Amino acid sequence: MPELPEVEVVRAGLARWMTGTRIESVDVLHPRPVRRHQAGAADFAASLAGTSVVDVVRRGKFLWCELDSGQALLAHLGMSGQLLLRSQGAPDERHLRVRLRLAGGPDGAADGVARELRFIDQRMFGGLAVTSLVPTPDDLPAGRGGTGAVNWTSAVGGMTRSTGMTASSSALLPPPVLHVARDVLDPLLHEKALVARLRARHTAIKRALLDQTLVSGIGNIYADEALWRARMHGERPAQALTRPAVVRLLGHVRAVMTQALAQGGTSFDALYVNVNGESGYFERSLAVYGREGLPCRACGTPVRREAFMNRSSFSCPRCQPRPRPRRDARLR
DNA sequence: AATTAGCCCTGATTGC
DNA sequence: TGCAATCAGGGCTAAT
Repeated sequence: MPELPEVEVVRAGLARWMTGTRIESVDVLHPRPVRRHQAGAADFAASLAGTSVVDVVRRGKFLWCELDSGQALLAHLGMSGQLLLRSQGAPDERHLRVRLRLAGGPDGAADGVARELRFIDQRMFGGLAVTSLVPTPDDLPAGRGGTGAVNWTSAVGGMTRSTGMTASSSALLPPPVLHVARDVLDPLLHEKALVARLRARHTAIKRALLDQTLVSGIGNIYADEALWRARMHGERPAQALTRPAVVRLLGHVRAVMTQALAQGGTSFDALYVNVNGESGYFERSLAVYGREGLPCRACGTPVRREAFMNRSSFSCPRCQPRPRPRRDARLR
């Protein structure tokens, strides 16, 4: 399941091989993955034909190609989405949904072989769309811009781009991404404000970590891994956590994602945009996720699995004790 | 306004 | 053997 590290690996691969290419033609093989493109599949294809990729940018789990038309090709991998660069004529993958035929390319790719960018998605929670790009003042929720706590120059940009980790001149986002907060690897993340917002939530800390409007890029896997490293149960009320505890937790989120990113960066095929969110190298490094009944890597206690929002949470019963039921603070 | 439940999807696996 | 239930889960929408 692609979370921040996996999406960043894809973004980097696309930036390397897509920048400077022209999209010649587009086949939409299944309507669902382009459902977010309001004008329909035909318009989706027509909007892309003839445009060239200027840059590839990411925010949280969204990524997009900036096009010379001024628009963006927005992508989300959902649960099972992949973006693969293939040679034209290579056999279609089983769940191939969208095909983009490419021409041209960066230096080093000019071997005369025509390529395609393929969107493959079994479950089709992900998708593609062509959108506008709109300026955004900062990463605060809509209507709360300009509080003075964050100045313009430090607030603008913050998407991960192929040219570096920050944007200087253009702080342009696709409208569907406007509500997405920065991630823990973003140098422009306002960490102090994030800690305050997390601690203000009337919910469990794991739910807060998964809320993309607070901090982006974290999914079920890395939430569980970071909580284990912090020796903290995900049901702990966010409000009851001390400031240092939240800072430590975010440090663990950052550390586990950095390690995963480093391992995901080992690509075996230069033209394969590695989207192995499910079978990446990092899987062997997981401490608790998917390891029900297996020994905790810290203390040996069998890993526990609990229901959580119609899915699962994995934790160590000993390292991460469940919080005691707490009387409502207002009643005391 | 903030928070939460339900829905969307398909294929592999499990249960009867 | 065959069919149905279960699970995977990010993001969006509706409900509270």
